[in-house]
Amino acid sequence: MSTSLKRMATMQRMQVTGLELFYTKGYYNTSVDDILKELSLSKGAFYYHFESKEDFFIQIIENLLVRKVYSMLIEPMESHDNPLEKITNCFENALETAVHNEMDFGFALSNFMGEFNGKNPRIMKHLQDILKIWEVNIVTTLQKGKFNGFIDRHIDCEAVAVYLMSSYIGIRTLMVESTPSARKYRFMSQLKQYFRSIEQKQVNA
Amino acid sequence: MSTSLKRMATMQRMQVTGLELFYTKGYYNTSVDDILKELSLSKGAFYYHFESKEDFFIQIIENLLVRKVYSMLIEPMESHDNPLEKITNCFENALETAVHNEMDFGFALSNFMGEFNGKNPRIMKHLQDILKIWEVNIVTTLQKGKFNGFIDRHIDCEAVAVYLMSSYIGIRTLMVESTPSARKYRFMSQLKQYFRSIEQKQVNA
DNA sequence: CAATAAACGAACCGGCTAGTCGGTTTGTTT
DNA sequence: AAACAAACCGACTAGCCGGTTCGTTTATTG
Repeated sequence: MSTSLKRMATMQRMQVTGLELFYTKGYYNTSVDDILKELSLSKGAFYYHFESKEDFFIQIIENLLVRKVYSMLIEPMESHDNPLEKITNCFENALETAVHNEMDFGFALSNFMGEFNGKNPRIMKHLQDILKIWEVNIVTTLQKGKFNGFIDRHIDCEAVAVYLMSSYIGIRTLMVESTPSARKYRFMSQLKQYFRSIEQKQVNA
Repeated sequence: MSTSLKRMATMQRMQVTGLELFYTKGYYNTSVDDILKELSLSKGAFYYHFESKEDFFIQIIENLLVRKVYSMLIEPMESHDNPLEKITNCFENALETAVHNEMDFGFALSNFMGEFNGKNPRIMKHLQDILKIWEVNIVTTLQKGKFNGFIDRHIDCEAVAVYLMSSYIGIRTLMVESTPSARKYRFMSQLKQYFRSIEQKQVNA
């Protein structure tokens, strides 16, 4: 294996299990040693590849978190069809992974924001950037949907985006350790109820 | 001053500033010494009144958090009038305190749940109990509203409650450190939009 | 083979933490 | 004023953590 490829592979391994542990136990409650123990690697190896724990985490954000948010929360809602249906399916799928206790990157995002808020402005900046990307993409999707006649023309797309992100982040918090499946079902039913109220009213035949 | 009164006063002071610091800096990131420094008290005083940091926090939950959630998020929505209006006003007021960076106990609740999730089941239990109380009260309020003809009879009140709690917890997370006032405004506009879709349709005159 | 990259692992520092405990102050009671 | 207990003090313990350094070893490459 090429030397730089091996370097990349090791860094990738560290980042993946790093994100996993940070996600489940929190950043401050996870020591560098915890991550290294999981991988049977040494501290020397860690500081050979990364400058510090903070830099390590920022690289995780840039390399893993951003891309996962894109692939799970942004790309699935891009299409020329009805954006409300796309968003519904996107949330449905994302919440289903949450029911199975798998990692959900939208939730990871809001979790980390809670942890770093007021403590580490540098990391907060990175997290807020991702959130902004998510928001902008939802707004764009909704505006296109309005243009294509799926959403009522009086609707404020920025407001809908904020409302959607809020409800998603909130339901994920509520789905932690308490009848997640039932709550997911109830949430989705009201999301659809809300969507019916902002969709383009059919012209009577 | 009676001796037990003095005891109560000191414990109360510790709990109030304890909650303040735990809320702003997080539980694990706030040391007992931090709280004591704020009050110019010593470690001895703390462990004279409380068994441990954990017990201290649980007493804070029971004595302060529960009551504040009641007075800010539950009692304001109880009435014989339109519950949707009451809930709107209640959220409006609660979010306004958030804009001014004052303490918001509903948000504190979800913050603490994020922090203790997977780390301290005992404390999690207490927090989830409060959340359940909130949920039950919203459901009751909505059902009464349905009975009194303010809410459409086909609406699932449990689902609405979950959706409301989700959106509230989520918007509070989003209002941290990024144009909170604009987001509050957008959120409220869509909350009202959603409420219009579940209210009792007027019978045509 | 020589050079370089990657990883090891032990040692150390400075700092922070929850909790302990013997002693001291304060206030009330008798 | 003596006695006593509640309230409080603060030095101390024992342990963990993140970060850093460094001499050594193993693997890869040219």
